[in-house]
Amino acid sequence: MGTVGLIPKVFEPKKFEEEVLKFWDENRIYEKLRERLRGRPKFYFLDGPPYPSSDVPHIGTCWNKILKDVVVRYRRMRGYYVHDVPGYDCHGLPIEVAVEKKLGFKSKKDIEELGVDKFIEECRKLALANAASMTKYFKDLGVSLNWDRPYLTLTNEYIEAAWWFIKKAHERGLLKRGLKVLHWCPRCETVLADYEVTEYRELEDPSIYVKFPVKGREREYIVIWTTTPWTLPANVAVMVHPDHTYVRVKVKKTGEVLILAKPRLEHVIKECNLGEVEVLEEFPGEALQGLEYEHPLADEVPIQRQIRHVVVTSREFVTMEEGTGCVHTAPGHGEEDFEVAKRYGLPVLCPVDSRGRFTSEAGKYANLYVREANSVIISDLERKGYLLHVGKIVHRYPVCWRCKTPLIYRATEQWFIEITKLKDRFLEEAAKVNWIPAWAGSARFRNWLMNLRDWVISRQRYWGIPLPIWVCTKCGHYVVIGSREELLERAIEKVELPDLHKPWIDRVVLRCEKCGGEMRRVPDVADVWLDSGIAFFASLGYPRNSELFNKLYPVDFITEGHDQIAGWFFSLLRASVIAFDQAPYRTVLMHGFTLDEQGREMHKSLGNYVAPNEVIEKYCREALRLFVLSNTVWEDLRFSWKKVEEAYSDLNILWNVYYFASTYMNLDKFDPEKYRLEDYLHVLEPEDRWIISRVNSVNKVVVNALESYHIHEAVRALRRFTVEDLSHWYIMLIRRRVWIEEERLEKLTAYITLFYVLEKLLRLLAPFLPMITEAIYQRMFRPALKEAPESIHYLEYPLPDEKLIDERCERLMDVVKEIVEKVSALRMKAGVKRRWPLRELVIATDSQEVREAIDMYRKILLTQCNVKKVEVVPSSEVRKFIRYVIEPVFSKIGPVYRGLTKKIVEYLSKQRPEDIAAALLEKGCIEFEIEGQVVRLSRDMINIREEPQTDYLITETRNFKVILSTTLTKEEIAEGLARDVVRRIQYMRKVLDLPLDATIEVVVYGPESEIELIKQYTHFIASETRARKVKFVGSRDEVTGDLVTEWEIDGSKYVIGVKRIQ
RNA sequence: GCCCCCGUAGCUUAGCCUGGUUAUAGCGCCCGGCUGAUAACCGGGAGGUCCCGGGUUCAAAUCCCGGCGGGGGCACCA
Repeated sequence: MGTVGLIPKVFEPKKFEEEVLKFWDENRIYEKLRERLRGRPKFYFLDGPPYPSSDVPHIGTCWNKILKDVVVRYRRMRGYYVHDVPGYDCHGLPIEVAVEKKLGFKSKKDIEELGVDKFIEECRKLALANAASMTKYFKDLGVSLNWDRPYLTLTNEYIEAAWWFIKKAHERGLLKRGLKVLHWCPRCETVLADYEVTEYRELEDPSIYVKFPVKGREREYIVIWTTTPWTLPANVAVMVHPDHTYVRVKVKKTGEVLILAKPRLEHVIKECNLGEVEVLEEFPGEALQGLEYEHPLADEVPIQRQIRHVVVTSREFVTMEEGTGCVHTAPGHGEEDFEVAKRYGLPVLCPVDSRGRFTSEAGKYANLYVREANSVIISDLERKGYLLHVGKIVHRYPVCWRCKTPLIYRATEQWFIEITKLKDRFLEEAAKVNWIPAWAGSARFRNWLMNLRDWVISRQRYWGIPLPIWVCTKCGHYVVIGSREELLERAIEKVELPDLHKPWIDRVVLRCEKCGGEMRRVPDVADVWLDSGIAFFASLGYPRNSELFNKLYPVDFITEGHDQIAGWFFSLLRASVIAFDQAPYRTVLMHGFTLDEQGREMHKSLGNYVAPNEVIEKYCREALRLFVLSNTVWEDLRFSWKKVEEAYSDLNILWNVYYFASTYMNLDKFDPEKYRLEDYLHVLEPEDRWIISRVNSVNKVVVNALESYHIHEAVRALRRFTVEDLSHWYIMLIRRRVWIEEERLEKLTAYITLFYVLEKLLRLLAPFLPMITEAIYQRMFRPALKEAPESIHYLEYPLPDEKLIDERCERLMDVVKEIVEKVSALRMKAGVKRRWPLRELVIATDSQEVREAIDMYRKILLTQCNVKKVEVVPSSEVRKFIRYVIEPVFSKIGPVYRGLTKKIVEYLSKQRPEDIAAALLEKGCIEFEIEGQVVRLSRDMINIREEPQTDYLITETRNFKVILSTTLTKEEIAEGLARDVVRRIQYMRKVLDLPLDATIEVVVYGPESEIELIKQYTHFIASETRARKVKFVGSRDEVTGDLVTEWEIDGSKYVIGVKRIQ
């Protein structure tokens, strides 16, 4: 036979949490749960792998993992076999940069000197160490994922999955090689895809106007504007707008003729200080097409001498917003320029190497770093007379997201996948996904997909998945390898290949099937977004093992921050459509960002960073969980110490609720298995039926919220229920019932009800607060239940019992609460404290519902309002408790009756106000005679006020009026005093720290007349305080006991002694 | 420039989809009360241009349009 266990009085969450974490670990609770659920319906959760570039997770990542934890815990309790492998995104530039920093490296050359193999090992070591450290943090927060075997993007198996994927893209004809003009980081010496260009800095650059001499004309020039003088050596053309008007103008000062757009003329005159000009000719830009000019740096830059420079036209790329309307075009250094070059068959020059230095092609400027060459080029232009003007401009300029080096555009050969061809499929598949919130999919994601670009997958780096492409050194033919076996089969020399990373992989040489030449791997690694994008199959070991994948695909649920719209959400879809022609996930929950108290992003560099440890240290793990989970999921989370504290305080209340129940149930050896709720339903008190209904209603709300992933709604409903319904109201109502000493039905039903509610609530809370609920479960519930499993997390998630939901009963309780509130307010106004009973409470109402509420909960009203009687009357009867007060309005009467006014007021004061009021209200005026003169007072001359009758107070709400009798006779005073004495004795028991069931002897001294009143309540005092004897004495010296305390009650001195009886 | 989210009391926030009585609650402040689970709680008070302006409607915090402010995303930056 079990009884309810006792839980500790003091709330020490950190201690309990640590205890529970240890318990889970030692008893393999998580692992056994997986076993219990094997064979159940699948739920494929996929973890968005964080980047292990630090050993401590950001607090936002903690929120992310806690959200995931709630979902997987809920699903398990609902009986799903949850695939719950976490992951880490191990490759890529951030790790490389961190290692470079650690080793003090400045460029790729340093890496080559150290040896790529050593560098790779450093990267691997760092990624694994950080991943292991982050795992510790996540586990410590109670996040229940399969931490023993996270998926890591750096394993051979994972790399092979990527190879298979790239080969798949190749087979679908989507893999391409070609010259692309893309952002390039001269420090990292690699291409950056457009979605990697996210950081901009305010930089100062030259802003120059340059004169390009028109071929065959004397002193006639096309004027261009640029902020990147270093791109001039690669200039091949000038773009103009065909439809806008252009002009030839003569500068009076110099006699030179300039060509530029008319709408820009005024601006250029001002900016370049041209002085007076004469417009020689106006014509459409079209007319300039084909006009040839000479490159101003032809002498300095040898490649420029072999090129014919012409004016071309473009509608899209020429604007009249800035510059001169004549756009300097360098196809090797600009995407648009490249576009135009393709259209016109212009040559693409790129005399800049991977480190951002000019090559020998740039002649004079060879070896100069591009940004340093600016000034040299400017002075050359000036010297040669081609510089019209030089100024400065501060503008936003893109920098490398890792190392903050200003980026440049460079034309290079890259590998890319033509995903623009799949745009329609992306849109179709994305529309099938359940997005939460809906606008994340219909607006944000869709919008992103509408602006698709092709996917450049090659990166000129080291720490990444090597592209599985081998190119023939002789004929240029290439093959894409899909697996390690395939590779080794085709290798010329059989090599050992324990690891598929660079540099080892580069040593594998293949034979060209076309020409018999040697094929070498392209030196590139894959864009790191490819890694995480294929996680939905690669983390399952596919394609090497297809069993898991066939069982689980597609992913049922993922959740990440809104930055992942363009990131992981997209890269998963991209990979899945390429490889399987369908969306990889069914439900996507987009959550917010974690910001600081002011709403700024949290960064270590900003100094506003709050480490998860700090929060746990100051409060506890579950307070952090409760805090983050209460935030509207898709809105940004402002970190707030105050809110963490509030969460902590709610946890404290939760603990106290369970402590309260456990104390009394344990004391009475309550065995919940002996009683079935159904058998007692008919004898429950109304408040019992109410709280049972409430817990089931909340259950319904919580399950609905969780099914639609509105996690915060579930959490808020549970917090409200625990604090307001359970702690503040229900427990307060039943306190007296559980304090009863003997075995009585009303105590038993309170226990049965409370146990039912608490057991259900505990399971409802388990996914959100896995540690506290476990701690309570182990101590309080497990000893009570025979079939209790080893952990609360093995129990099923509760579903609402519709039969027990009684909405009417809940609604009516709200009315009762409202009445109690109003009565408290009236008591306050009357200055009568709650302990003093009042004779009568009258509710005047015509509402059937209010009537029913009072009938149903009369007992509660009697005790909570502490009145002897509650009566309901029709609202019209409120009159009985009202009297009218009339006030003459001097400002109205005075001007009419002047000297008579005083007499009129005197007359009025002698009448019954009721009569005056009635007449006024009925007829609109009253007439009477004073000193022979007829006085006629209209409605506006007299104010009518309603006031409660003496000894009554009245207040009203929408549906009813509350009338409270405030009469205090000796009887009421006696009872009030007795209660005051009881309260003091209870307090003294507490101070003495007596056990709940200890009995005592009481001695009371007080003013004679009061004591005489109190004496009739001796029995009451005794039973309320578990006193075997209550003695009243005539002098304070006679008061004895283990504790003797002097009290002041209602202005008089009392001395009370309490003695424990053994 | 385009797109998305947010804007309600000193602070934090519910309600907005689906218009309707006196706009929600917490924190903080002041006054009072209750208490043998409670470092808890209850009542009262002070505190509001529901960002602004139009429109629709009998009725707008809520729906529509246009602004403003904050955050984010995308594009561009010759």
